[in-house]
Amino acid sequence: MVQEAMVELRSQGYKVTRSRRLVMEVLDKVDKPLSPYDIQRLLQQQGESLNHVTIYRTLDLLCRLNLAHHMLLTGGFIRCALSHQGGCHRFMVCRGCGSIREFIDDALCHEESGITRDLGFHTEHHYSESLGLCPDCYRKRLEKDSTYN
Amino acid sequence: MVQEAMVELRSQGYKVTRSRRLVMEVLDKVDKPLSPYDIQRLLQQQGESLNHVTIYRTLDLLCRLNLAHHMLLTGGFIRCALSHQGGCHRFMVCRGCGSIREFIDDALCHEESGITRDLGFHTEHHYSESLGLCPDCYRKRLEKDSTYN
DNA sequence: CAACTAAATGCAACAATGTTGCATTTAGTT
DNA sequence: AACTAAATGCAACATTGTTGCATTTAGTTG
Repeated sequence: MVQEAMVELRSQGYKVTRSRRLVMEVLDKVDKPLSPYDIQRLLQQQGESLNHVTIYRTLDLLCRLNLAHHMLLTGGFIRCALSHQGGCHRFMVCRGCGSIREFIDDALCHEESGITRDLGFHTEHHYSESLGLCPDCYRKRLEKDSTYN
Repeated sequence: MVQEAMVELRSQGYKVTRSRRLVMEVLDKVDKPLSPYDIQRLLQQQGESLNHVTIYRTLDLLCRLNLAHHMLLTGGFIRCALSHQGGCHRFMVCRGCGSIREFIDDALCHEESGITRDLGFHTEHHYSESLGLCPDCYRKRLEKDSTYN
């Protein structure tokens, strides 16, 4: 994933630098939304040091190139996992472990566009976050319930 | 709207204060998401002064009572226009004028839950923002196009 | 209506997050 | 190896958000 991102960077005329590789590696390793300062702290823990300004500018660039996303419910950044049609972003956010999973559903986009169109609104993009429990956290929750209830 | 909100405050055991009325009046007047500091600046322009800490605490309370919402695409707060089933929030955000309109659609929630369930995820709430053009801005856009193209 | 009290507010001080301009360094090229 | 535009680091600053505590106030009671 990181390597592909670096190739994309170069093909768009941007330089492949230590900072960009490091930020992308962190996003790739952690499947939860990370703030710029989160990323700085994680890098420091592994002995790497990056100026926060650089991290901000790197994340801006990665988002412009659709290599990262800016999540809204949490405010953090994640790596982009899917390519998008028409800029429609849908995410599942686990309230147990904070992990994110991205999905695409054309039929759903179509239906939502239809509803807003009926209200006189001309929709261009959808952004949706579903909050709930991922399979792991749901299973843990069930086990816990069966133990203590 | 403001009066109803004040009644709700009192019925929940909270005091009706100048700060809470002022914040609610601003949210009611402006149909765009406002940050706490936006609200402070608007109030200052009309000769009213509120400490930013008070505004933060007031917005927290209004959101807890579902009298206001915290928007994600813009990060600002708006007044709550609809009562909600199961905490599902859907908004249309106009990229022309920034105005917000809230809507509810049970069928859509049901469909989105089904899709995430098929992916192993147990959805509890949906949060969705549709970005596009409101009727006014769409009409203006058409007029502009017909004039200059 | 005056006194009372818990709740709400303001203030100060601070912490965290973002932003900008400019000097220095570096990736990719010649 | 030298060159250059791009990228980074640094410093300084601006904005946003948080906490503890003293003061004020809304709503209640006598």
